[in-house]
Amino acid sequence: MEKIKVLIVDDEETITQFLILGLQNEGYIVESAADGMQGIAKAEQFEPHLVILDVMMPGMDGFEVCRMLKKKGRKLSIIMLTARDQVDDRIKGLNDGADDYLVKPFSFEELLARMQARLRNQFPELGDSLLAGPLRIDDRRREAYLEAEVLKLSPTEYELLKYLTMNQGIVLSKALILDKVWGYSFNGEENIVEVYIRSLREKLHDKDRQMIRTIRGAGYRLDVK
Amino acid sequence: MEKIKVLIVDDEETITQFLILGLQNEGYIVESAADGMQGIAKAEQFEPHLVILDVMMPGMDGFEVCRMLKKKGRKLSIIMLTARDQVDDRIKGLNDGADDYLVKPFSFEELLARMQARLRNQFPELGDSLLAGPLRIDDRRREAYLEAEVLKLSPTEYELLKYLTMNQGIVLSKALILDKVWGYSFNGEENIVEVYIRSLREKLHDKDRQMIRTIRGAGYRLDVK
DNA sequence: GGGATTCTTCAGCTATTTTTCAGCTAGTTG
DNA sequence: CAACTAGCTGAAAAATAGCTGAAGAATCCC
Repeated sequence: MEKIKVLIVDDEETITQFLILGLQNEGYIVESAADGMQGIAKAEQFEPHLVILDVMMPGMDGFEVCRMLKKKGRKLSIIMLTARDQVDDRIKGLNDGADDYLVKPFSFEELLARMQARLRNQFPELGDSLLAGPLRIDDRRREAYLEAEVLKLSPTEYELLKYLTMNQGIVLSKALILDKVWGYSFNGEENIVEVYIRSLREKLHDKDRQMIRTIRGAGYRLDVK
Repeated sequence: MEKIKVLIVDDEETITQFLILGLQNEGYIVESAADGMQGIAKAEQFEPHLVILDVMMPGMDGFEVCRMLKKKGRKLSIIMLTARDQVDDRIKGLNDGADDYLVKPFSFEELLARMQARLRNQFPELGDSLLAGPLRIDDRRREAYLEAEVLKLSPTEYELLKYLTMNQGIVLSKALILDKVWGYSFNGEENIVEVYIRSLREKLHDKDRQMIRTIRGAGYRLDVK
């Protein structure tokens, strides 16, 4: 699956930072800009699928940025962020081309849900099934296939394989995998990654480790022809 | 069954919110707009099957919106909402292309009934009976069939089966099921979903759980050949 | 009001999954 | 080639998700 690119345009460092971390953790490619001008420039070059746009910014405000982005004509979803006391009709009306808005403070889950709704609308081809050579992951069914075979995976095995698949060709350290798949709150040893990699290899009939490669001292890499 | 898309155009936040929740809960895909202009823009992009349209709105009023929507020529049902003292002849005559109207305040059940009537007219292929392999749900009669057998289901069992059927092939978490079938105000344990799944399995003669599958750590999925 | 049905809770059980661990293997380095 | 280290492995122990039967509560219908 092609990764989804998200651009954040907000002058508040705290929020931006929070969003970057959260969204990257969800597997999005994230870039940010601190004001409208910058945002437009970034968008030009980065070509995001979705823009998260603060209404209240110094210089060009969110509405203006929104109009300009939409004018470019590229397929693009925009979600506006606004403080409770700034919800004016322009937002409610979504007149300037925004697709949705969220009132601060919002929960991260709320944002994710809205984003997914938007993306499903605009880019139905994304998000559904993940491909990597003979491997396919259908996240809606929560099933993984090797060629035609349905893999029987435990929850953690599934998440791990999904993470590897999303990052095929890239070396992932055990520490990183632990973070992404087990979550930051896990405080066991890295050995558990080795244990799970083994069971994945078994289920992928990857005895000679051609598919999930061990990069000694660095981590693991999913290689598919 | 293809899901039915409903667009709500109303400037009253309370009503909109109420309708969104209620209709989503019924399995419709819902979007909303707060005024006429926005409504037309949303309709363009969202392509709803049915529009619920308030007559009294700032700016463009319901009649105008109605005419414009109908002019687009796409197959589309429109239900107008109006206050008791605004019921004028234009509405009664449904001259501008609206298909039905409701006087506020109205009961949610009333609205659902009208919607279903409209949808049956315009999209006979939708709305009537839900099919999933050997399963069929006739929502009008509120009956479920397995092949030729009529299933004797309790109200909750029926709703649960309907929700699973509408989302066949997709993993649904217990939390989500709880939300959609029991409603967000329910605050019991997720165990109740397990209990109901069991009784559905029993009534579907699904002892080996091929039909309603448990996806450990994720939820349940209705699989039919 | 009372009988029938339905809803909800609960605790024990089971099967699966997760985690740990100790010993082992195989690269790497000097 | 010896010493060292990273990663592998099999198995045991711990934890947990989901299943189940039953019982009490709530609701419906006559």
